[in-house]
Amino acid sequence: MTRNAASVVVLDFETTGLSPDQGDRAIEIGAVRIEEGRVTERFQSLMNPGRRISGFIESYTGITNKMLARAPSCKEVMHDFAGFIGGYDLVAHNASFDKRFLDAELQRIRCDYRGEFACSMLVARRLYPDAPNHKLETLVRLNRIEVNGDFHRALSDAEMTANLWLSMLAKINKQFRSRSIPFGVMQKLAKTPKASVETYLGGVLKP
DNA sequence: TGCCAGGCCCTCTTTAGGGCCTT
Repeated sequence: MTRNAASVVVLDFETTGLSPDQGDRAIEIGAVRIEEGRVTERFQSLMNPGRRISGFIESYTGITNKMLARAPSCKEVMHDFAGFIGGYDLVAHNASFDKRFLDAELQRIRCDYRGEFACSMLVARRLYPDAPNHKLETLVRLNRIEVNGDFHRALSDAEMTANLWLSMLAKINKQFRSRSIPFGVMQKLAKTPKASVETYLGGVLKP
């Protein structure tokens, strides 16, 4: 069975910093499940990392130490989230960042997942090479995607990343007259040299 | 107290350096 790029879980973490290897932890997870191009389920939870977060992270995310003091533990939330992921493939904006935190948090509770990651940022760099930059907010505004909620909160960012992802799939489908795109094609597209993008997609997507 | 990462990608490249993205 070829997995479809339009049936995935799109996720976003807010964290205490940039590197789980340096001891940083997740403080919020937001995710949407897309099936056949439609959002069918949402998941959102704060999680208590067991320590205070910096003033920078409080102002960057709007998540406060007070909010986290009342939140369930990372262990509890990540266990539920592993169930939400199920066997779906995963998408995130700058996926290498979210993958590191997903792997680190699931390893702590001895949990695993089967799906593979694709990166909306790497795909966007190929589809919109002339965009001013490839930050999530810029790409959302460029594509006139509805902004629902605050940037830098997990569920809002996951929802907007999901809409960006669907918008990129629609752009490819329109240009190459394809009906669906295998997940593996999006993974390979993210690593295709910019000059070869049209040749690659034209060769692999037959109408 | 102070400081911290990593993968991708471009170029004045490959015996390297630095910007972009994510928090």
